[in-house]
This record gives sequence, C-alpha cells and structure tokens, in this order.
Amino acid sequence: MFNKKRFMVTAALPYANGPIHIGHLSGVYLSADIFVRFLRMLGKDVVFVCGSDEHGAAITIKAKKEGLEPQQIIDKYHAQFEDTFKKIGISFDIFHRTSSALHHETAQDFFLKLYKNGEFVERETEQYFDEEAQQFLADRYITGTCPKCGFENAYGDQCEKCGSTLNPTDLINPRSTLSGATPVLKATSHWYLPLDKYQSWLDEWITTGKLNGVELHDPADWKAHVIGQCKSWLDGGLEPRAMTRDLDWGVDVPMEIPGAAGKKLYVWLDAPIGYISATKQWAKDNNKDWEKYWKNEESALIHFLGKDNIVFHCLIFPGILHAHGEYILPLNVPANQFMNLEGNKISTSRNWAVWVHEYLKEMPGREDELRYYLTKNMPEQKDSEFTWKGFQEVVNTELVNNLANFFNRVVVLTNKYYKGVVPDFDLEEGFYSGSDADEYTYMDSEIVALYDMVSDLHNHIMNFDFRAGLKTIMEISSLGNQLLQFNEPWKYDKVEPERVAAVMNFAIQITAVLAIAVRPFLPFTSKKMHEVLGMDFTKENGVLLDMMNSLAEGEPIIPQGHQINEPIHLFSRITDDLIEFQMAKLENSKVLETVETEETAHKPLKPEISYEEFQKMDIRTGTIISAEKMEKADKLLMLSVDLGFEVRTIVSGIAMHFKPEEIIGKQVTVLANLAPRKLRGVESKGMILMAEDATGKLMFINPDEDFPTGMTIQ
RNA sequence: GGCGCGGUAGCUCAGCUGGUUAGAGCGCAGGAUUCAUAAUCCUGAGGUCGGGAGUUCAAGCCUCCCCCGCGCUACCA
Repeated sequence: MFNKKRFMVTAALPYANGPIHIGHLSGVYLSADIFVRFLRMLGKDVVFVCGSDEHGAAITIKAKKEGLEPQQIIDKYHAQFEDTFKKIGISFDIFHRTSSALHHETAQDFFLKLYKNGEFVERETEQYFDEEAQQFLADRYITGTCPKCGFENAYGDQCEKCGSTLNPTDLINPRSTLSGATPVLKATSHWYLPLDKYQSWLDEWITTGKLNGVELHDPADWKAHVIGQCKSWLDGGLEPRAMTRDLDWGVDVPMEIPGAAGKKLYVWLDAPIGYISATKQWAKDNNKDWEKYWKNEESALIHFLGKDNIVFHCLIFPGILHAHGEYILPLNVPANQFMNLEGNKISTSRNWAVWVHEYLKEMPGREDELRYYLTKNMPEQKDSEFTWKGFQEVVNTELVNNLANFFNRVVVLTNKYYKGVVPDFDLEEGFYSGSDADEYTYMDSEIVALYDMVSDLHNHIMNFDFRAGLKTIMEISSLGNQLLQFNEPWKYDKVEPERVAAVMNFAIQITAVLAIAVRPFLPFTSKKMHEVLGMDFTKENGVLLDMMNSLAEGEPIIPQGHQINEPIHLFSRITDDLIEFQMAKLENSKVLETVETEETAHKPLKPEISYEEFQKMDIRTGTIISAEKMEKADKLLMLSVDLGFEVRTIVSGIAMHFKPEEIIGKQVTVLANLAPRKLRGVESKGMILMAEDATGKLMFINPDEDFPTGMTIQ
C-alpha cells in the first residue's frame, strides 16, 4: 500500500472559536505530524495541509458576545493556532484558512460542478424564521429550554449543559437570539447530497476497499473502530444531507444558481474543501501542481482526525469527492479516539483542559516532553488518559533517566577517553551485546541488529501505530544503557582499551541512530542531539532512508575520527511544584465552573404572560396508582394517575430519577388539559409537574398534606 | 432500546489468522555498580485475562447471555 508515489496528508481543521488543547494534539496533530515527518525522512513526496475552519454561526455569536466582528475573532484564533502549532513543532507545509478568497472560490467552483452534474436534490423544509429580523435562523441563533435536562439556554443544535444533540424544533419555548422574538416555521429550500444513492458503492468501498470492483485499499489496514462506526451508519441507511444553510457567515452559494441569495455552504462542503484550497495555495507558493496530489491514483490521501469526525471523512466527504468525479478517495482514515484529563472528559465550555498555548508559557522549553507523553498515551484504539502525575513520572523515568542519561553517558565518556573523537577500533574486537550480557559479539552484527529495530520502528509508523514506534525507540535507548552496563568501559578503559574502543564506537552509533530516529517524535531534542554529535540537522528529506541503508550494509553512521561536542542535558527533571501548580490550576477551573452553574441556576424569567393565558392551564392534584418502565426507552415511565374523575395514562421522562415501585401512591400535580401526545406508541394525556435543582435532580410537586385527588390548583 | 469500540498485573498498556509455564514499562522488594541529572543494570513478588455458559484435543483470542466504560442513534414535553 505504500508503493504510492506521493502523499496528501490532512489534519482536521480546528474551529476558530477556542484554543488548541492536548486532546486535539494527541488525537490529530501529533499523529499526523509524526507520520508526515517519517515520510519526509524516507524521501517521500508529501504535502501536509491544515488550516482554520472559520465559518458558521458559533463564530458570529461569539463575536457578538464579545462585542467584536467575526473577522476579529477568526483573526485572533487563526494567529493563535499558527503560533501554537509552530511552537509545539507541528510541521504543516501550509496552515491555511477558510476565510481566504482562494477558499471561497474553490468551494464555490466545487459546489457549482456538483450542481451542474445534477448531483443535488433540492428540498424544501420548514426552518425557524425571525420575523422581526426578517431572516432564517441558524441552529445556533435559536435558544430555548432543553427537552432533556430542562436547561433554559440550550442552543438549537446542542445543549451545553447536558451535552445532548438537538434539533431546533426540539426546544421548548424557542427564542431568536437576534431579536428575542419567538421564531416561526417557514419554508426554505436547500440543496441536498443524496447519500442514499451512494449507499451501495460506499458500502462496498468501506467493507471491501473496492470501488466498482477495483481494489483501492485493504480494509484490514483500517482501524476497527473506524470501519465499525461507518458500518453502523451504513446499516442504518444513509439519508440525504443538506449542503447549504441559511447562514450569514460563510461561503456564498454561487450566484448563478437560482435561489442562491442568502444561502451559504454548510460545513460539510466548506471545511473539507479547505484541505483542497490549502493545497492549492501551497502549490501556488511553491510552484507545484496541486492536482497531482488530489486527482492522481498514484497519490495516497490520508486524513487524520478525531473519532467525532469519522463519518464525515469516511462517508460524506468521499461521497462529495466521488460525486465531483475527478478526485481520489482516501487511502486510510486513521482516526483516534479521545483523550481524557484526570478522569474527566476534556471540555472547552467547562474549561476542563490543558491549553497548549498556556502549557508553552508555563513549561518553557518542554515541548518534546509534552509530545512524548501525548504520543505515549495516544488514544489510538480506545480513549486514553492524561494525568499530570503520569506526565511527571514518564518524563522523569523515560526521558531523563533513560534517554537523556544514556546520551549523556556516551558523550561524557567519549570526551573523557578520546577528547570527543570517535575512536578507531579493530573490527575483530568483540564485546558483550547490549541485548544479552552473556553473548559475545562484534560490531557488524550489532549494527545489523540495530537495523532490525529501526525497521520495526518503520513498520509501526506505517501501520499508524505511533505508540509502538515510540516504544521501539525507548528499547534502543535501553539497549544502549545495557551495552554500557555489561561492558563497563569505566572499569576496563585502562586494562582493555581495544575492547572499550569498540564498545564506545558502537555506543556512539546508537546515539546517532537515536538522534535521527527520534526526530519525528521529538524534533527539538533531535536537533540538540545532532548538535552535540556534530551531525547536520538541516536536511530532513531522506535521512532515515540513508541511515537504514547504511545500517543494512553494516556500516556506521558516524565515522571514526569524527569530533563530537561537549555534553548537554537533553531533558531535566520535572519537580513536584510544577505538577502541583498545574493540578491546582485544574482544581480552580472546577471551582469556577460551579460558580458559573450557580449563576446560571438563577434562570432568566420567561416572557410575561397574561392572566388569561395562565387561566388556560388546568392543573390538578392526582395520585400515581401504577408505574412501569416503558419498553425500549431509557428515560420514560408509563404512569396511571388518578385524577378523581378519571384515571389517565401519562408518560413521563423521569425513569433516570425514580424507580417505578417507589413512586406508586405518590401524590402529584398534573397539567391536565395539555394536548395528548404519542410517545413510543403510547398516548400520554397530560404532564406531571416537577421541580428541578441546579444539578438536574428532579422532585415531585405535591400538596404538603394528604389532599383529595382531582382538586384544582390556581 | 439499537449499533459500534473497549473492559488483560497496584497504574498505563502489548498480546498476530485459538496452541506449550499470559507479556512490557512504571511502581514495589532484594542485589550489583558508579561513566551518568541519587541516573544505570540484574533478580524477584504480583493476574481465576469484566462475570457466566458453550464450541474445541486446546480459548485472553470463537459463539451465546449478563455487567461496566466511551461514542453514535432512538425515545425526550
């Protein structure tokens, strides 16, 4: 599969409304960066693109909240992204942005082509419309009460309190954020991509790797959870997806299309085409041909992203690319899962995160330490965990004690015994192998053994198994420590100088191999190692390939007679106070969060209503006479409630809070004249009134003494 | 409720198409060593592989049921 001529590598575009955190890094950008650096070091032709995703309602809302223009928001985050990625060593060939003219043009051309191909289905739907502001409302512009948790300021697409995904029509008491008015449903038409029509070829492509019988990739190379999630969607049947929206901040639907006025491209067509426009810009800047990378079968397209983006990149975007007709499909989509932080999910809105730009300031010069720990704990197959204690321990034991220590030992001894000159030695001179204290061995066979380890490393990376690759590197470093330990140069340097020269020469070769092999993972450290060893760091292209070729021939990496420099410490120990500072900072964000929930606990009053409107409600006391769990519904209980004059069936969403048996006989308050509604096939007549506290806990509202059922409440 | 991915030593995780006494790193205990940032090296203790049943000469790996975590999805007044 890696016989491809060139590689097109993308990393998911970060959304320009918040900073980058460690989850983004370990999930997307680090794996992509390591992979790309490896390809370059193998001499491959590769382009690595990314950019800011700068459109959508969330950005305009944030701008409004902060009293800024959307442009100011995206400029701020775009600059911050560039800075953060650069400082942590993510080596994009270009970091572009979707607000650029080139992107708008590219996305519009793409849309137009699909339109002309007749791929779209135009559909009319009912969307919320603000009559005062005279415009359709994006999901984010509608707030209302969350039907799941009762939070009053949920957005039309998501409730930020309970995290559930919503439709605007799910909201109770919807309000327009623009004018505060209650929006009305109004017909609007949009262009849909008929994924249902692509179902059969997408299914074949995902499950067999073949398109029209031609094998494009081997599904065995794809991660299980990626294929699993795609199959889950395919089995459920794909549905047409809207490619446009009534937005005001985004790429215009091309004017030549009738009905385009006021419509923008939706994120499905906007963001991923950002990969293409980024490549175009890169080609322009570097005098290259972008189309070779996207439209040629000898190119491999690889998408790096988090698991939230799997379906998008494995079904929708391929659907778009294929519908266009000229583009290749991704060869692999090595999506990662999520990284948790100290036992909890990382959450931007709850400020439960380690922000990379803050880390860079608070832990200056420790970029590679973060890269190392995030790679070691990369959520490759399942969710993983970041803890500050773990970070400290791993840095101190593996980077300081193992890698930096070995490097230091070799450099110090070389300076001490040979004034920093790589010693000459007799190839016939044997020594104890680093892999086995009892095995007497020789330089050439040890070099080949080293080649095998580097070869393992190479294979792991090509399988997107970065954790295993990193582990292999540490094994090489351990091998170095063992080599010194078994041969004890400090003991024999006067007694058996010939043997010590052979050992030290080989130890220096190991440091050289490490200096190169570590480069994709720890670029800053690699540079330091190159400098101390007097190796040239400027060239990246092909250096790993060259090294592997030398090793395979049994040849050393650094020739005898080469002068190395004075030792430096590659890493320093992370002290307890640094960790305590970070832990305390996290604890503080927890406190801040509870303060915020308390504030939001004072929910804003709903709009005033008239006495007549109140009078319309018929509220009665009642008694629950039976209760049972609804089949196939987690949250619903089916209740029989005695209202005195009749017994009603009421379905209530309280199953998460109460067990059926414990509420039988309970007195309750019922809104009795609510229009009936069918829930999971059962008609519910009325609603049980509940009180809710700030934590979402529910409590029945009932008379404080026994009171006859069926009494009215006014 | 449905679907997907996971549940392996105290912690973080490996275990290929089922095959001998289930592995690594950290931590822990004992020992060796001093070139090195009290680093290194060796040895050892520690697991009914989420629970139960089944298929098989043989199961951590296959089948079925159940429990737990994460995600998607349904229900949500």
